[in-house]
Amino acid sequence: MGRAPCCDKANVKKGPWSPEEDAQLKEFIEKYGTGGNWIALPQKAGLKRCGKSCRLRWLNYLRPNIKHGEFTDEEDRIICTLYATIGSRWSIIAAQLPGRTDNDIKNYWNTKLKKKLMGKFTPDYQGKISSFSATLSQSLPNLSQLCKDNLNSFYTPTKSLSGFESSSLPQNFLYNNNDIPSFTNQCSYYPQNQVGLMDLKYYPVKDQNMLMFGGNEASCSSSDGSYSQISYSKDVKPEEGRFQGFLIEENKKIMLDYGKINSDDPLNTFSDDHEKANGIFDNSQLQYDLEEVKELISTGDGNNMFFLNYEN
DNA sequence: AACATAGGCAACCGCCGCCAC
DNA sequence: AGTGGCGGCGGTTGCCTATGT
Repeated sequence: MGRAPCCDKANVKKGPWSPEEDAQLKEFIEKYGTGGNWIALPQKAGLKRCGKSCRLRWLNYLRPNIKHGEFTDEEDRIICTLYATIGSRWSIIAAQLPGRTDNDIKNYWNTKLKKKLMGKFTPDYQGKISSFSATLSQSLPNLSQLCKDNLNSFYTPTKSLSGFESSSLPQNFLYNNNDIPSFTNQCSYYPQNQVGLMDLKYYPVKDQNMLMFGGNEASCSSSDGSYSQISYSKDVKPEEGRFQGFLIEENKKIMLDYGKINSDDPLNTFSDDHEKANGIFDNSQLQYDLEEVKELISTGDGNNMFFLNYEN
């Protein structure tokens, strides 16, 4: 037997709210509050609406200090950064933007902001990025399963990798270590705007509150022969506006670095000069790192390609 | 002017987690 | 400890308006 509906569907009004209904709901809540029970509220307020509908109407439209209208550049930046960090957790994103509702932000993202960002790429890059994201997204089920199966066998650093301090991994951690589960995936990359293939080998690293994936054996065009793979830290603050990433070097040390892009190699996550990252976003009003944008335009299923929170 | 298509947004649906019983 | 109800959330739908043909 299925669960009982929250209200009598046959006797509740659906569709847009009339000004009269708005006034009725507003007056009731201002007078008596919600009483912590939305299901019972409509009857008390004399409304022929479902409790959930009342709740939504109040939260998204009627409650005080709701901000409607254009989003500012600063709000854009916050939304993009948070989306890239935590995905489509609209309520959390909304909590960072006073007066904005999760529904508003979700609509804004889906209808405008995503396109605004996409417009910053040439069609050629858009295609490449889409296919890059798609390839990586295919890895997700494997990565997720890998994590579930091997939660206890990840390498755990003695100190947090979140932050900007360098942290050394044991010699041979990344190579010839059969105890560490790994997952290899071949995916496209675009050195110097050419399409190529590389094998990415992912090693989950257990940090305080998340798993981060470092990699090696990535074909790399940097002159110092370093290997590179982006990983993300939950500690990146929105105002920093960019991600941290792993730079895994030949000497098997791991250090945290910014994931930056190179002007002539927009999909190579690390340039020879790690301090310069103007790239194709140069002079644009919105400054986003490529890795952020890859997240932003990824499938939109809420999964971040290399980000897996295991707190629960 | 009429119709088709796209865009924007409010609202609904259904799932999930929490909590009271 | 198990169960059911509710609130919260993200995804999706569908209506209205704007724009294009």
